[in-house]
Amino acid sequence: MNFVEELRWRGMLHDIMPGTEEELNKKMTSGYIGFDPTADSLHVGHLTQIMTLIHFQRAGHKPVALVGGATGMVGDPSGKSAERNLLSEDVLNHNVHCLESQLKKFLDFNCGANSAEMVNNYDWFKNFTFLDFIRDVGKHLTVNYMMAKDSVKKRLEGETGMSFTEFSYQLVQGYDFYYLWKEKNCQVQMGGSDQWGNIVTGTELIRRKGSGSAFAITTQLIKKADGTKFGKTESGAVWLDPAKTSPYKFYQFWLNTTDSDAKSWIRIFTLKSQSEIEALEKEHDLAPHLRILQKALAEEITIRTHSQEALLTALKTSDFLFGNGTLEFLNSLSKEDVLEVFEGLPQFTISRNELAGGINATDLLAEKTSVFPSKGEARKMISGGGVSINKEKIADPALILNSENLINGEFLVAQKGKKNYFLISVE
RNA sequence: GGGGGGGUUCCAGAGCGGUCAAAUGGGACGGACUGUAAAUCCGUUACUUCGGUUUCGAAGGUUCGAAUCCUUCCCCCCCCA
Repeated sequence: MNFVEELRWRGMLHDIMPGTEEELNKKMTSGYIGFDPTADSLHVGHLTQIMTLIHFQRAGHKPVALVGGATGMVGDPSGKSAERNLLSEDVLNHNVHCLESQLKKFLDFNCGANSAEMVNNYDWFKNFTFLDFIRDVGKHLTVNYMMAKDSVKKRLEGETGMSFTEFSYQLVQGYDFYYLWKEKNCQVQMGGSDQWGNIVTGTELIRRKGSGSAFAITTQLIKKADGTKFGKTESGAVWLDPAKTSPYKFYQFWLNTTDSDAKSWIRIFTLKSQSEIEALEKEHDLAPHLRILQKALAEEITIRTHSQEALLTALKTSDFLFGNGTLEFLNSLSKEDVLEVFEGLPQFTISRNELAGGINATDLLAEKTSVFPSKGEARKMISGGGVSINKEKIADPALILNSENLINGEFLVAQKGKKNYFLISVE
C-alpha cells in the first residue's frame, strides 16, 4: 500500500495537490513537516503530523522534520484570531532543542537512504538580510495573492487586525520549502489542513522562483465528536514531555476517549492494520463497557511516546485509582511502591508534629497543601460531598485529622471528586 | 495627524449613582446516574477568623454612597488622511 492510500484509509488525508500521488509512486521522495517551537514540548495535537512522517518513512520515503527556529520568531497567523506575543530568543532556542529531542524518538535516523533528517530553518535565515529577502523572495509574490489566503483574510475581516510580521509569515515558511527543495531535493510538504495556504505559497515560490514543481499534502484536523477542541483537558494541553504530562495522565487521556472518537483515532494514532482494527472494533461493539478500543489506543500511543515501562506504571496506577483501589491494598504496599503508584500525581508534604496535634480538613487541604486554592473553596467542596480522605467521603469541613489517619504511618490520600488524587506524606 | 467606539468577575456579555460580589449564556469544578463514557438532572464558580474584606483598565476627584458622574493617564478596535 502506498503512502497516500495509507493516509486515505486511515481517514487522515484532507487535501492533496494533483500529481502528488503519481510523483510519490515514481521514486523515493523526501518530504517535510514543520514544527514551530511555540512551547518547550510537543503536545498530542502534533501527533498527527508525527504519524504522517512515520507513515511516510514506512512507505519508503525520506522524512524531514523541520523545527522552526526562524518561523517561530515570526508567529503563524493560521487559525489564530489575534496577534501573538513574540518569544524571546533564549526561550526559542530552548524550545527548539526540546522539540528536536522529542521528534528524534519517533523516526528512524539510521536506516540508509531514507533515514530521517532534522533541520532548523534558523540555519538558513540567520544570515538572510531583510533587503535580500524582500528582493529575492518578496518580489515573486503579490500582496494580492498573499491577502487572498484564508489565514490572512480572516484576520483582515476580524476585529484585531494583523501585524506586518505575521502577514509575512507565509513568505518565510514558503521560502523554507523553496530552500529545502533546492538544497535537499525535498519535493513534498505536509502539514495540518490549516497549513494549506502556507504550503501552497511554498509551491508557488518554487514554481516562480525556481521554475520547478513541488507537492503538498494536508491532513485532517483532529476533531472530537462533541465538537470540543482535541488535546485539551482540565489541566491544559496534553504534552508529550513526561515532566509536563505524566505518562499516567497521558494514558488516561487516551483511555477516556469516547467510542466514536476511538474508532477514528485508532486509525490515526496507531500503526495497526486495517484487519486488526476491524477485529478490535467488532470486539468492542460486543462489550462497549470494556473499552477495548480505548485501551488498545492508549497502550500503543503511550509506548510509542514514552516506553513500555511507563505504560506498565500507568496501568498499575490506573488499576489502583479506578479499579480495586482499597486501603488494604495501599497498606500492603511498601513506601516505595506507594510512591510509584502516585508518581506523576500531585504530592504534598507536611510535618509529622503538626499532624500529631490534629489539623482540620479545611486547613489541611487549603493551607498546608494546595489541593484547593482557598479555604472557601475547600469548605464548599467538602460540604458538597466532593472530597474524600483515604477513600472515604468526608462531609464536615472541620473534621480533625491526626496521626491515626495515616496509612502506613506515612500517607494520607486525598481525593477531589473521583479522578483527582493527591498524596500527602508526613516527614 | 484627524474623527469615532471601547476596556466589567475564566470567556462572551448585561449593568449606567444606592436594592451589585454584579443579570444571562458558555466554560470549569463537584454530586446523582454510568462504562474512569455520552446524554440528563442538581449544586458551586472573589477572599474570609463568616463579623467582614478587597473587585468592574490605572491613578486621582465629586458624593452620605460609584462598575455607574468628572479629570488625567495607559491599552485596544474602526474610519479618514
